[in-house]
Amino acid sequence: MTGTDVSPRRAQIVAAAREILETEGPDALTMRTVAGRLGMRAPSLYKHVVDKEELKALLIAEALRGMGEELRAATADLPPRAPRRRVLRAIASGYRAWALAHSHLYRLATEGELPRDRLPEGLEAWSSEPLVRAAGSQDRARAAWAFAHGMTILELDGRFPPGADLDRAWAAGIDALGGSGPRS
Amino acid sequence: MTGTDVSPRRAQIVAAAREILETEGPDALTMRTVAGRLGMRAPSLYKHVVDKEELKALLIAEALRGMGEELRAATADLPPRAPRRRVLRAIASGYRAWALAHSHLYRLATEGELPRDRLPEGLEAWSSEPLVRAAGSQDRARAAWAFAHGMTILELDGRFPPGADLDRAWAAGIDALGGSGPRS
DNA sequence: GTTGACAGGCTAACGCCGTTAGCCTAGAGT
DNA sequence: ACTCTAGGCTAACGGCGTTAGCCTGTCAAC
Repeated sequence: MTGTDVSPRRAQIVAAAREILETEGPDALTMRTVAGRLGMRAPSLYKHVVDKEELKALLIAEALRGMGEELRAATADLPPRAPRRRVLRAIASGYRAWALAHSHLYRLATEGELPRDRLPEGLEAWSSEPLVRAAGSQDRARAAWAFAHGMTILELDGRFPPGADLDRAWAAGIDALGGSGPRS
Repeated sequence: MTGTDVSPRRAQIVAAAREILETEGPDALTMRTVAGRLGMRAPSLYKHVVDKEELKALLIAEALRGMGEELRAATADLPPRAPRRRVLRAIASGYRAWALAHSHLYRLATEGELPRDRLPEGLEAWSSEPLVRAAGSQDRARAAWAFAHGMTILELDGRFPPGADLDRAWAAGIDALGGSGPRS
């Protein structure tokens, strides 16, 4: 009833959709191609999924889980009281790496409004928790998030000049945002 | 031959498209609705515009011009040697204000890849020039741009929590990024 | 003054999309 | 044995961008 995954057919559908999206891009993600990959016809999908928006919401949930895991992995082997700047650097590089490795999924999960009512409760917060903890204050967390997302999406969309050294732009932003937090 | 505007009919089409996009959103922007607003049928548009992508490129050009003007206006009445932080604050507030006032146009112009070959030469650079000049270094300019775009698009997409005080998040980012530039 | 080109409208239609209606069949439950 | 249902199917709808092909009014050239 709620958006959980239990049915195996549903899981197959999500897996097929994810593979199509990741390898062929969003234009290729149609109900017909997803069905085709499973050897069936588009209308049959509607026995398992209420509409395409739900399918996308399931993919967004996968993306949020993936990002959350990546950010945790990136900070896992840091010393417990590592300086903020170092934590932020680790998080930023995990964030960027995941996004570049799953660009279509990243775009799907970050552009447009989030279908929050179709996402597992708490997932969104869980996914961004490492960044929020590292930032030092709520305002800084939001600023850091905006910076990271901005850098990432502009890179994915090819907005920076061809030869731009993005590592340095990342470093400039992180060093600025990581400087000696105020309170909290 | 090149994407210039001279024909009056073209200008009408762009104006109609802009009005539809700004008032009814991207889903309403179809070749049929644009034509309808001018009392004609969709196929006739193709006598004036090569395809919908070109029409979108013309709207993106309008957006870039609008943003460029806004950023210049925002910094126009600043003292000539104002401190960087102050200039950045002015630019940020102009940037955000324009985006909120023209949200659909802003989204169109910033998401996905830029159709650079269909844009007037130099417009992209002209549009972002005020920010680049204010940032102090190329890396900081890119970081600041990413931050501003991130804040803006996340706000437009309703990604921040409902009651979030975004003024403070903006301030946190600007203060961090505007702090005592290194070289250049 | 006739003619011919052409700019700029039109209708019909194509192939794609998401989606609905309605049918059929295999297998499980009683 | 009978029934119910899960899960497939085809046909079709309306909307999208777009193309082909037609027609008419204007206007320059002879």
